[in-house]
This record gives sequence, structure tokens and C-alpha cells, in this order.
Amino acid sequence: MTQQNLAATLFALAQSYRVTVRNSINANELGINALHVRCLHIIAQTPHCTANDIVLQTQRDKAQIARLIKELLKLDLISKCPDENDKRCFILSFTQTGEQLLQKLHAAEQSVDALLCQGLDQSQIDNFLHTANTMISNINHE
Amino acid sequence: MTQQNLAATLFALAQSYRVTVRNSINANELGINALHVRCLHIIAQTPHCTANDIVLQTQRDKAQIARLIKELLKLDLISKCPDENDKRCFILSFTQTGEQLLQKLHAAEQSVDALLCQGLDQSQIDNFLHTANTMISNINHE
DNA sequence: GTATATAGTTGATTTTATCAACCAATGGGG
DNA sequence: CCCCATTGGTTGATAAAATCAACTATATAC
Repeated sequence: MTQQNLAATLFALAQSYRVTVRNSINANELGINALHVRCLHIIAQTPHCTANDIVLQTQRDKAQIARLIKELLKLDLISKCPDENDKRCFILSFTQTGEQLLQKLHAAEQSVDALLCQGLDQSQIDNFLHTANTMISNINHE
Repeated sequence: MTQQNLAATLFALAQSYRVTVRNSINANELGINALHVRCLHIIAQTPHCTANDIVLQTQRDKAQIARLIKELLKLDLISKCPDENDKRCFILSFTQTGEQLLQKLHAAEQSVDALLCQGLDQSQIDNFLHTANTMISNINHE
């Protein structure tokens, strides 16, 4: 296998991952897509997360993010409350329902991870992640 | 680093790759997007490539592929000629212009590959590809 | 206090993607 | 040979996703 296949390998893996996770939650029924899921993760990870944090992390248009947040609000997965210090901002956080979905999402992802790693030992996995991260820093610092 | 980061790592890498390749050809100016590029690769790889081959390999709607092919024809990157044996089919192939773009694309991808692999030795790369392929077969056979 | 930058919302538009109907050609079974 | 289900491809209509520009309100720098 040559370097030439690097891209194909990468994309195939990423795509399969997406599809599998998507299927394991009932994302379609919920009317939720990959970007919604990504937003939920960002909200979960980011302390005092605002719309703008999501814009910066996803590199999407802020109009798109605004509408996406509206949808998550309407689905009652998240709620927003005004920032005390800066009245322009709204802090995003999970509702009970959203929290539950997030747990489900984490579980789904972990079981996909476990599936992916079948037949691989820890050193291979570590090696893989280390190499991938080297590649990321190679590509971002140029 | 835990398994939990597998997905994030993968997606970050794939995304950076896409952006970098895209920038190195003048894809925007040409009015070409990632799916166009993927089609070109498929046409290049597939002997006697038809629209349906692209549909099968990309898993996209055939209407979308039909329109995409129309665009590539209008850009004079590919040409289609009727199949002798099956009059329903059109065989897709590259024009001179398309051939040139393909070369440019290959060059761009190779230089991205080289960039990605900086500071990694061949055994690490082999290991990476091997692990990735194990993951792909894990995920596809379930 | 005025000017400039930031956070967020909204309307209009473009780009992608999907669905359904359709035509022409193929191929198999009676 | 004819009927009919299947296949390859095209098109129109629509839905979903993404982008652009304008606008409000607040915050910050000078």
C-alpha cells in the first residue's frame, strides 16, 4: 500500500464512522444531522458556550449556526440564557432531554470505537492516534 | 489520549486534507467542488466508467451524478461516447484539459501526502495504513 | 461621546441533495 | 417472438444546507 492511498483510506474510514454513529442513534427520526451532533459536542465540551464559540470551532457561517441553534432549541435539546457580564451573549446549555441524547450519543460513539478497534491491541491504537496527530500538526502548521 | 478522541482525530485530519488539496488546485476558480474531484478520480480509476459506476461508488443519487457529469462535460474536462454493446450506456473519459487537471490533482495530492508524512518513518506510515484498513474492515463487516 | 468592533438575528439567494416520473434499451421466460 | 421486469440515464419539482448582506444591540477603545 502506497502513500497514494492515504486520502482514500482516511475518507473511507471517516465516512463509515459517520454512517455507523448516525444509525445507532435515531438521528434521522429526530430530524438531526451531523452538524447538529457536532454542535452538541461543542456545547458539551465548551464551558459557557456561546453561538460564536460554535462558529469559531466549526468555521461555518454564523447565520447557519444561528438557525441550527434555533432548531436545537425548538427540539428542546438545549436552552439559552443571557450572559450576566455581556448582554450580547447567550450561554448555551443542555436540557434534560438534551443531556439524555448526549449520553446516548456518547454510548453510540464508544461502541463504534470498540467495534473499530476489534483485533487491534492498545499499542497499535496508540500508534495510530500518535501518527494521526503528527499528521494534523504537520498540515496545520504549513 | 483515549479512544474517545478517535472520531475527532479522524475528522480533523480528513477535513484538513480536503481543504489543503482544494487550495492547491484552483478548484474554486474552476467552479469545481469535492464531489467533482471524487468523480474525476473514479473516472480515472474505472475502466469503461459509466455514470452508474459513479453512482455505485459514491452512493449518491443518480440525478445528482447526472447533473454533475453535465457540468464536467460543459467544463470540457470529460467527454462521453456511446457504448457499442449497450446503447443505454455512455462511457466517460478525459479530454486533454481534463487529463491536465487530473495530473495537477495528483501532484497536489502527492505533495499533501508528503507534507502529512513529515517526521514519520515508513514503518509508522505502514502501521497507520494497516490499522486504518483493519478499522474499515471491522466497520464494514458488521 | 463618538467611532469601531463584536454577538446575534433575519431575509434573500445560491448551492447541494433528494424524490418521483419518465424514456429507451436490455434480457429472461413463456 | 412478445411481454414484462430491470437497468442506465435524463429531467422537473422540491427540500435541505450553505452563503451573503443588512441590521440591531451591546461593548470597548480612543
